[in-house]
Amino acid sequence: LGRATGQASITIYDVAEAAGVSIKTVSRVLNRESNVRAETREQVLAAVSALNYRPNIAARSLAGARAYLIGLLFDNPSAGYMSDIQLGVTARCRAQGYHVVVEPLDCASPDAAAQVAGLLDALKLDGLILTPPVCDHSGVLDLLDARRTPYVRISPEREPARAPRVQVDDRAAAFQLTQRLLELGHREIGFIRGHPGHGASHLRYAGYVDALARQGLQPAPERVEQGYFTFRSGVEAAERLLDRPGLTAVFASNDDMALGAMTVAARRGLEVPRDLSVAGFDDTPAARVVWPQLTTVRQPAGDMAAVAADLLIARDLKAAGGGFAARELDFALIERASTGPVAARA
Amino acid sequence: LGRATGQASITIYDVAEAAGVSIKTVSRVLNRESNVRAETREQVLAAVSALNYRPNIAARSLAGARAYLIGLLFDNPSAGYMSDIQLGVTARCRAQGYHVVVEPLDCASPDAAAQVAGLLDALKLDGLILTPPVCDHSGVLDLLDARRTPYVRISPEREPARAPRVQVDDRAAAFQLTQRLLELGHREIGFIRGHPGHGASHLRYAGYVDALARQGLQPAPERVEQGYFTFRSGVEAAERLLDRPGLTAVFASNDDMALGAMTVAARRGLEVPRDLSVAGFDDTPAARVVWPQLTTVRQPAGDMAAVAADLLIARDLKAAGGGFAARELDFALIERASTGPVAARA
DNA sequence: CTGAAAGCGCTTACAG
DNA sequence: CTGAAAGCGCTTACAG
Repeated sequence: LGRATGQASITIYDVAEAAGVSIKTVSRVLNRESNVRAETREQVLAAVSALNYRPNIAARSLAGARAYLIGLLFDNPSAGYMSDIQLGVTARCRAQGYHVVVEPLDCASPDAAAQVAGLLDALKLDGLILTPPVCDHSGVLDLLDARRTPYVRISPEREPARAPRVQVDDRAAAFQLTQRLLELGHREIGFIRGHPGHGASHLRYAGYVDALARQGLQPAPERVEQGYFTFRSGVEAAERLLDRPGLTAVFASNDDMALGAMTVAARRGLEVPRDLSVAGFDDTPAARVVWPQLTTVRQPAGDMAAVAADLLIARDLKAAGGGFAARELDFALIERASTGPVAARA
Repeated sequence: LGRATGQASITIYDVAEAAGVSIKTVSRVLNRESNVRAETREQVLAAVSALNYRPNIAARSLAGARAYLIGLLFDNPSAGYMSDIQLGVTARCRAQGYHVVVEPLDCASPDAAAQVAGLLDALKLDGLILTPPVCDHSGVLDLLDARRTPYVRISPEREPARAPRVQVDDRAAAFQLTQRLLELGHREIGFIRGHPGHGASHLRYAGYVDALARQGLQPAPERVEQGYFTFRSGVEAAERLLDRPGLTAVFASNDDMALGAMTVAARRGLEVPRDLSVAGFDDTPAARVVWPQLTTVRQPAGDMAAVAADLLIARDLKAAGGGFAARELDFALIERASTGPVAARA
């Protein structure tokens, strides 16, 4: 019951009375409007902190243009990824007096967009943050555009220029990781693709191809298998890759699939990285849990989420030169024990 | 901007006009109050669905006793566990027209309670759900009690009778898992304790002791090591356990530590489960990611969270016989490949 | 630079 | 069984 029970909660009227001004002046100070005498401002601020006043969000939402509430939409989260995202969003929101409403969504459901509509009808939000794969759900995007609801997409794959976004250069990251494997002497590098039409699957594959090309190599069809970002699909793709001789490394488009590949290697009596190097993408917590620990790419998920929140709060959704705001953050290659030189093979 | 922009949002006045009644009557129908003629109710409901009306939560929160908002407090979540919890809470809330505000908390921070106070001041909530270890943070509990804010604790360890709670019988679960190891012929079963004074550490240890006692055994000091629920602490505890000869099984108080134990076994050339059986607790996603897959105990985290939401929404916080509401859900023993008969050893 | 009035969209308490 | 009035705690226009 929050402020309803217990001590009567203090309102803007209490602050106004304590400061000897009208509620409008208190409101001005709180919202950092101009045209308040410095002295008046001080009095109000003193009263605010003396009374430990905190504006009621519901009242603000009802009366004004801001709701102090940000929605976070996600589906089928890699738990570790979503945890990072949430921490990033909430930390930034807290600093700005905002709060976060989470809404899991089933992208496969025919009424995913209707669910979002229900959310928007019930709750005024200052904006939404969409994580993969929700950020590529055209029904949801259409709805948000139609309602002119501000939103920021994190790591969108399709139509990136359609709306504000925060991302990492997936292609460059996959390029660098592949290049590192090449430096280690690997030439027969298997690749497990991510879910087609979701996530950064195509970009990561393109980065792999780029790196091979730079070495004068072409991706051999028998070295590339389709996966779906799940552990199981990684197992299955790795089985197919390892059925063919000569493979010395596997680069999976995410960690879960890389862990699947490590499992297959173990089953077949292959020691990682002596007999097979394995690399992933995402740096999920599980990457450090397996043995040997997984070489991977870290996306700054929390930072990306914080930047998305910033854009929404600042209403900074347009780019300077036209189009939508776009922010690109740095990734990091995390080289652990699951990769090694090909020369070390028996 | 939600309803602020785009088409002017429809309000209770629109519905009242369409149904030919007053807004008070619409409100009655929406809130399932009594004293509405069946025919009138039908008219209102027809207007509601024709207009696709959804009551504004901010207005309801401001005017009434309910906020249609539930807060979820957590700290240092095992990502997989928190993901299950969130899915459980949000699914139930959505069905009831509620929404979920998430607030990560740093329990170690001196102003954890102040952060919660800030949340309560800004946002009217119908109640809070506290997950471990927040559910055992006395400063936060004191604050909530002082403000008479409804809350439900999930798997509390300390002072369980202090407030409403939802839990699993940790002691019985640890008992059953230990008993299963005994059935497999193990007699030298190492135990890695959980973080002292947090989680269900003591209950799980008690279950282990119970099962040994029933077999006429006592826990040997050299078979019990302290851990802290982290992967690393599991590694360290397992190193100490395996330095002593004769061990045939390790039961870790959670999965992360069990994975640490498996890592140590791998390093030492011990094959699981042939040379060493390993069991965990929680059934985190990582339990299925390792090879061999981990035997563990599944807590129905999502169900527990859903039940907690139910209690809050129904305001069903008192037990029939006095005291607070308490719900105990069933756990499940998940026997996978990381445990096996001791007889199979070389 | 400051304030009085109106209103956001509901529910509450009170009449009838 | 139904409704008119007041009010929740703010912000928005508008005056001065």
